[in-house]
Amino acid sequence: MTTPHRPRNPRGHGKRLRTEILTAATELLDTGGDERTVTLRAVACRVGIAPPSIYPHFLDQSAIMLAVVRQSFAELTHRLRAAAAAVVDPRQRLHALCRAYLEYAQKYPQRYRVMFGDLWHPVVDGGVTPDEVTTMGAEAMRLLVDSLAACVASGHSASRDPAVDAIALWLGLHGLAHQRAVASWYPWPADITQRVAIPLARLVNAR
Amino acid sequence: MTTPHRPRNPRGHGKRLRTEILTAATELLDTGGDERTVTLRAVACRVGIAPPSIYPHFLDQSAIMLAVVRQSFAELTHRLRAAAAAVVDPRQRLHALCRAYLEYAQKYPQRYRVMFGDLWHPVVDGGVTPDEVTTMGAEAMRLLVDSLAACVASGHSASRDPAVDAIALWLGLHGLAHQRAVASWYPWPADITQRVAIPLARLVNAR
DNA sequence: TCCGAAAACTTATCGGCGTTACCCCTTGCG
DNA sequence: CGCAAGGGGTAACGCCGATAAGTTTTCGGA
Repeated sequence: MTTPHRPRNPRGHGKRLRTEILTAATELLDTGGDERTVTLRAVACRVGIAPPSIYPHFLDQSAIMLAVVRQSFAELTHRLRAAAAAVVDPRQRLHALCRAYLEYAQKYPQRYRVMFGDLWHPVVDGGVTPDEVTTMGAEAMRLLVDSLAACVASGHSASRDPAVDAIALWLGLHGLAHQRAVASWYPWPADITQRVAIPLARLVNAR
Repeated sequence: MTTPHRPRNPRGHGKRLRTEILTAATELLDTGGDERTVTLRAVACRVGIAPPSIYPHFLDQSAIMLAVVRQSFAELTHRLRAAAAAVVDPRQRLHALCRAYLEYAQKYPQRYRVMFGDLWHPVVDGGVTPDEVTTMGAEAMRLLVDSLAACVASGHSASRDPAVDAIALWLGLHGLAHQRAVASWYPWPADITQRVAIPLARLVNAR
């Protein structure tokens, strides 16, 4: 480009550009309604560099998306942890977890879609291994299992196998979150969250 | 191309090529693990025509995918109808519906992902309108609502609002179907289907 | 029988994309 | 002041979707 160049980073801070690329990609993903808008050239343009200057920091374009996914998982986990820590009552804590999960998906629908979209599939290439994906969501799942187990212990849940029922509960939350991210225009019932979460968590004395 | 050309279609049967394009795109989607492999050129090559020869039949590449989605919805609905018609007992019928739904998603994971992936989003362009998407899944949802209502009538379900609970049930099925399509390697519990469907359908006397 | 218009399809081309190979300029240490 | 190495740019390749402009085949009507 003939446009004025951005100031070059000093010697030891080359990795500063990496985070700039990452945030630029995240912003592009959030604003553009499609992950196809997160093009390598668009990211480079937004950062203010030439397209090939990305390669010293990311192996290829999918590596950028993978980094976005990793970062998004970290933030989601952080939010879930914060939501769980703010409440002591087991039942309220489980509700808070579900609410935080769905709020994240609703606030960043594109990110959520990509988090649970592909990338999982390139099983063989230099992509991401199943183990790594499992690790990313492991702590979030643990929060859910623990919270459900606490509900069982306090008599709020009739679950006989919290570890498995937590997966079922998460699948319900995921179905709702994903579908709301994809079709936010659909007239979702107002109480759809409770309709999904309460039965799956096997909560008793629903209110 | 210099390769021998396929025989040209006779005068009135130009639309025969349309279905060939459609099946080629579907096959590419099923075999290639990524909808990005369903490239306009790859479809044309598989059919045996030049890339621009697709345009008389489809407005653009997304129109092909949309046609694949439409066809897939039709087939899914057909299977659900057949599954429901094969059973009379309300509870068994609901189970058959859920099973057929999940089997379809497991048999054609790529198609399922695309069906409930994007395309929904291009709200404004010549893409697909929310109304049309809703219409595609309308009959399938009706089957589910009717089946759940029948379970309520026969005392098998404790649902108080089958129309809403059917949505919740579908969300759970979708979460499971989608996640299994994306991460088939995950060690899903053997009885995960029941763990999701039975509570959401509010079935009593579970077995 | 033949002819010309329309249908069916091709070739050529454009701009954008991911990716690679290679070049330049600055930085900061000795 | 010299000069390696890091930080980033330029040029180019092949593939993609899409358009424009031909080229071949078909077939009803004279």
